[in-house]
Amino acid sequence: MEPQTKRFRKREAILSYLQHTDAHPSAETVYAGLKSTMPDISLGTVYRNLSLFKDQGMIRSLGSVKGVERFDGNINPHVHFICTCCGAVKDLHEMHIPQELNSQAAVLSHAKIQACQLSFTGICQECAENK
Amino acid sequence: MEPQTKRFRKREAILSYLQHTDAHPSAETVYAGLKSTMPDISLGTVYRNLSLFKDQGMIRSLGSVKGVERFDGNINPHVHFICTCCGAVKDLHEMHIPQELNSQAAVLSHAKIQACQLSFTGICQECAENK
DNA sequence: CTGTAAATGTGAATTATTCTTATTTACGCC
DNA sequence: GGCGTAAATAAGAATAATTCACATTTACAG
Repeated sequence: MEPQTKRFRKREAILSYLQHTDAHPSAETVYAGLKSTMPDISLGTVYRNLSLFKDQGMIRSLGSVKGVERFDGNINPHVHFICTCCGAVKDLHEMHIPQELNSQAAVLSHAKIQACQLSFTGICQECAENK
Repeated sequence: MEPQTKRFRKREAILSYLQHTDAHPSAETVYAGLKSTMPDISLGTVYRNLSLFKDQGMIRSLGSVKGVERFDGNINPHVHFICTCCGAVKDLHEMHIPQELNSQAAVLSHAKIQACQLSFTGICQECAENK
């Protein structure tokens, strides 16, 4: 059961954490979440590996929300709602981005398109009630 | 011709700068661009007023590109292409976001939607050639 | 002229992120 | 087992974007 090597334990834990949450956490949040079971993990390791996974295309960045970068372990294209008040990010899995947009964008931008992101910003129900 | 007051001169200049460019500049870029005609403008003023305009809905933020926030003086909804290599942002005015998506998002997210953003990321032609 | 409130300049403070360096770890080889 | 090597990590320093605090300037009313 135990992996025979501990070399990538932190690295794997970071990826696994991201893939098992839909909270779209920041580096700091990943760090805090792993700290309870891995007290000796360091924030640098989290940043380093998030950056690595991002370069490898294993995770995606949502860009910054309120100044801090947020990550998504789900690389299937999907739509996001972002609350500008509390910073919560929710998946809108039921919405779909028309597929032809990608090729249309490639033609219009004269560029090699790597990704497409559709997101809505606003005030979530909770924040609206607590105002 | 000359405005009878100088009180809002910097503030107006910042807004005007944004509204007359399609370069989607950062705070630093706005500052550098205005510095030539307004040598005594300060970076703090640029940040302060960009934040003010953003809150008032007179400009929009595209979020961070390569770690720095970018602004758009054109608040009509439109699609962006962002080069992950050089950070250039181009408008894709020919593309349109289906209008019904907004209300669909409101229903699915149980939230009050304020804005919608569709952007494509990739490598622009110039960067592809210079590699 | 004087009081005021808004707008600004300045530089310090904050904060997210990256970098540097020393340490630890796994693992192959002798 | 002991040793060498290279990858992964921890720790904290360094960097860079952004915000903050406060003194100064400005416009304008009285």
